[in-house]
Amino acid sequence: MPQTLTIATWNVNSVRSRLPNLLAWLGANPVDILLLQELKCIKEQFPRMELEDLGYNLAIHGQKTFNGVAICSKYPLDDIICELPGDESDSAARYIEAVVSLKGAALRVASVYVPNGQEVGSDKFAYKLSFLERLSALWAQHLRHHEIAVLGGDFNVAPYPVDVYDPEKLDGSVCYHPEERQRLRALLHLGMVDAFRQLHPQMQKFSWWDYRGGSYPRGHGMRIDHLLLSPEAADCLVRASIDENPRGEEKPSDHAPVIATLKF
DNA sequence: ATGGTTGAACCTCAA
Repeated sequence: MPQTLTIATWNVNSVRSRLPNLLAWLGANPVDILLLQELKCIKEQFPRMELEDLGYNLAIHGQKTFNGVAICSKYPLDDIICELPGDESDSAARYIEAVVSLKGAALRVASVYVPNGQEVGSDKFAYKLSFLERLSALWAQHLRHHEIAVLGGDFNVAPYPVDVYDPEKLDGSVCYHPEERQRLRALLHLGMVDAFRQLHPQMQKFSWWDYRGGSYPRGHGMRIDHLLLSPEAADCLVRASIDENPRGEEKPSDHAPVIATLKF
């Protein structure tokens, strides 16, 4: 079993379009496990060789044009699951889960891309709420096994007022509506720990800024990407951060990577 | 600010 393990989540907004940014970031941040969202390509189009050359094992759930999630791990991946139970009609590639085999131990990890919801009150917003409920139902089951487990990804929900640039103006809008925040809190009430907030109770840091309206230079962001830890994983948490540097570089994703380090 | 930008694929949608 390794002494420490670093895990990151990043919505890259097209893995093929973002490959130079991704490889540059991994060069400077050689994390053990990377959870990706919004691949926007099928499995066959994923830049497999480039990531394998960096020592990553891959579990990919791709989809043409939209969605797509992956787990990249320097340790072997087993028991890969691509479906989020609870809605047989939902074929969007928004969830992947695997067991990472550490030497003498195991870690369950999942990469999730929660639907954006588009507009409060729309069908897509209802789908978002039900997706969050399905996520809670599955992880309520997982937590019964008392494993070291990490659920990371783009949740498209900012949990607290400090997590948005203007909580009064944004209250009730998509990604910061009370109904969504309640469903994200339901995951926390199961016992899952928000890694960043656990170690930085007051700090305002964002993980997403809209491409439109100069949001990044204006500081108009939200913290909607999260690493949620099982209690057993939270007991090992020693470091958590959001690296907003990639958001300021050429042809960026609209999201920044979120990182946590576990020490065993 | 009922705008604005980006990616993929198509002449528009999802975010």
